Amino acid sequence: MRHVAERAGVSPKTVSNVLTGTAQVREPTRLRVEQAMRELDFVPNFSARGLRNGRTGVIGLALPDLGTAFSASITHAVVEAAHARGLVVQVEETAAEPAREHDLVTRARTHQIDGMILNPVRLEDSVVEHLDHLPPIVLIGEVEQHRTDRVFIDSRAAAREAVLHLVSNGAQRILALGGAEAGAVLGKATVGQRLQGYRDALTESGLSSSAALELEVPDWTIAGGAIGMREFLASGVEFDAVLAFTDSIALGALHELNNAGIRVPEDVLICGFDDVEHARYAGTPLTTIGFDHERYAAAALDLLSSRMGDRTLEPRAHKIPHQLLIRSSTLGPPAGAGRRKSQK
Amino acid sequence: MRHVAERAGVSPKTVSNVLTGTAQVREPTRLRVEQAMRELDFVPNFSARGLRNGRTGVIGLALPDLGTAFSASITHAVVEAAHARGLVVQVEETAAEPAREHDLVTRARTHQIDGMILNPVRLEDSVVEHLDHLPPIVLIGEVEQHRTDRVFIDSRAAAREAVLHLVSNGAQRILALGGAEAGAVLGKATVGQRLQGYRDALTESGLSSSAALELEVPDWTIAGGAIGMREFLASGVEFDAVLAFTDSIALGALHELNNAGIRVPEDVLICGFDDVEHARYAGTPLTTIGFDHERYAAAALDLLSSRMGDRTLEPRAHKIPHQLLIRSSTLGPPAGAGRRKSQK
DNA sequence: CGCAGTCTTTACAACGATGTAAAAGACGCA
DNA sequence: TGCGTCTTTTACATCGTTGTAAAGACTGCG
Repeated sequence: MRHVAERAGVSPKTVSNVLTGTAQVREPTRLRVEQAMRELDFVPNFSARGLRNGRTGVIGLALPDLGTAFSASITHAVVEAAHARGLVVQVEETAAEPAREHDLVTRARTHQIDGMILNPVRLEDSVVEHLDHLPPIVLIGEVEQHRTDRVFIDSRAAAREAVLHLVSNGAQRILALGGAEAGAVLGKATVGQRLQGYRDALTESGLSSSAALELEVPDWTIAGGAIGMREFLASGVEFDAVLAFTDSIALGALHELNNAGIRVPEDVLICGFDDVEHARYAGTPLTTIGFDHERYAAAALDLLSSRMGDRTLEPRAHKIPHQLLIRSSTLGPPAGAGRRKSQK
Repeated sequence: MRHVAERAGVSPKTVSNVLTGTAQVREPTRLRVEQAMRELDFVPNFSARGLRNGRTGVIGLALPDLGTAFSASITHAVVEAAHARGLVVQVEETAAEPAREHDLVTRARTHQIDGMILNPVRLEDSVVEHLDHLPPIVLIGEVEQHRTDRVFIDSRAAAREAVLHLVSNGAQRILALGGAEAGAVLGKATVGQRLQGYRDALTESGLSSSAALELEVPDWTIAGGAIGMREFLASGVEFDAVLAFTDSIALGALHELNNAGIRVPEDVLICGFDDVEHARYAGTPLTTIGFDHERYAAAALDLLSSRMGDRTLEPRAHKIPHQLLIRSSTLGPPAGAGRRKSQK
């Protein structure tokens, strides 16, 4: 910057002023400086700027697994929204090892992140507890807590709607595929919310819930969904519909059902969550809970930016509307599969 | 850091030494310092460190479209590999607007990126020309040039193998779906390579190539593939196989074929590229060109790290082996579709 | 006990930018 | 022209680290 200043015959501070618009700079001076910057192909050093004024222009985006379709969609949306606001995005992955949670907290501070968008799966507590030492955080996803800003869809209501839809199309024994919270209190995380909504709807429909119809999967990927479904089929439990907790899980399940010769939707209905691009184009297009990913990302960034401006704001919660997108995979009534069928 | 130093009764430089291991520090001193760091919950400021020694520990990853399945897989792999090397990843997206290319070059410098992994689609020239002013770059993908390090698969050979496979399973009129390079010289980018390999195989098999069987798609997404396929079907041109240039395109095409009542593989064979998770789990599991994404990412990071260590190295090229993964979608021989069928 | 040689620790300056406060310049009006 | 006022530009210090070089502490040996 010194060089630019010399070339333009001004002080470094004036160059800085031109750059940041902090102070008035007279037209001719400004032109000289801009000319000099162009000639020297000058770009400011953000490390130095960050050091001086504590802002780096970088935000973090932490997701459990960057490889999933949902992550890709969200990453895309966040990066776009961030660019629109002059910010740059650093990505982190949290699910691989539990130790990452703590890493994350540390890294967030060392790497001079101005703020962070976090999709916690098991992360809730450890983060919230360090909140004072962390940059501003916006949680995305259905974490029930009131100490940070958050953006979410009403997963419980959505799961309920989905299940009511399955029931109204003739399903009676619906598998919840994606997580059973063995004995734990429901309600805090995504899994809990969706499971709650699932149970709400069963109760409401006069159907009984059963632990045998709530199944965990190894991870929220297509492969994970397939494995979960395979295990469930091996158990022989009777069922006629599946509520998968993400589209990826649903697609894995769909594949496994096909493999087993069980037809969707003739034998079994299936419904997913998130409306990733793939869901619409699946072999059997997938009924799913959809919401506007761009809007989701934009809301997260708005909350984050405003909090970066003023850390004393009260925590806010922004609910994004969702809707049930009905496609071929739930055109019931289903004939059913599992023990009953084989016993017939 | 000063506070830590005071608390431990040493100079700031000693704290720094403990942190970086630059100089020997005696055991008792080191323990006192570490104790103090713990008590004060100290983390070093990377902006300052970056300012001082020009290294930020951040690398950039620039992909055309972060929303695709392939991007997700690569992002995942790169982030994992980067963490293993103590680096953090900043993501950029280049395809949205052409202007992004230039932005990217600028941002790479302002945001103090130590290095960059770049998957260029149209980006080749503008980047290479600024090479001296940029941080180290590793190109991923099949860009033919010899001024930067690169990691790639032999797309031309792979496309050739795929087409030979299609031919050996009975295909005669194979659609290349993903890009036609209208009049331009082939060979530089991914599209060119794959198209070349496609033509190589046709020639080798004694089949004629035809512009009517080389079709561009709006973008390399599932929706893009679907649109491309729909247009092609509307043209009525006879065909019995599809070589899609990515799995996403293939999945879109597959969907559109199903919609049109054309069966895969009974009527038309289809083969993709990249082996994303989804390909294996598609309605009709997709034959595709697969390669090890982890290895791909690791190779890119190895090249990048070594060049960050020594910018004078000769440009290197690292080829990752690929293999044709044969699944249901190419179990020929196909009956064919298009004009011939409808004219019958 | 003293000294060379080695190992630890320190003081200082610098990386590049910007906030603060003061200096210099421009302008209007008497 | 001269004075006060407002605008533009400048000097200086500082953000948190670390390289350099020099000072200080320790070791072993004669």
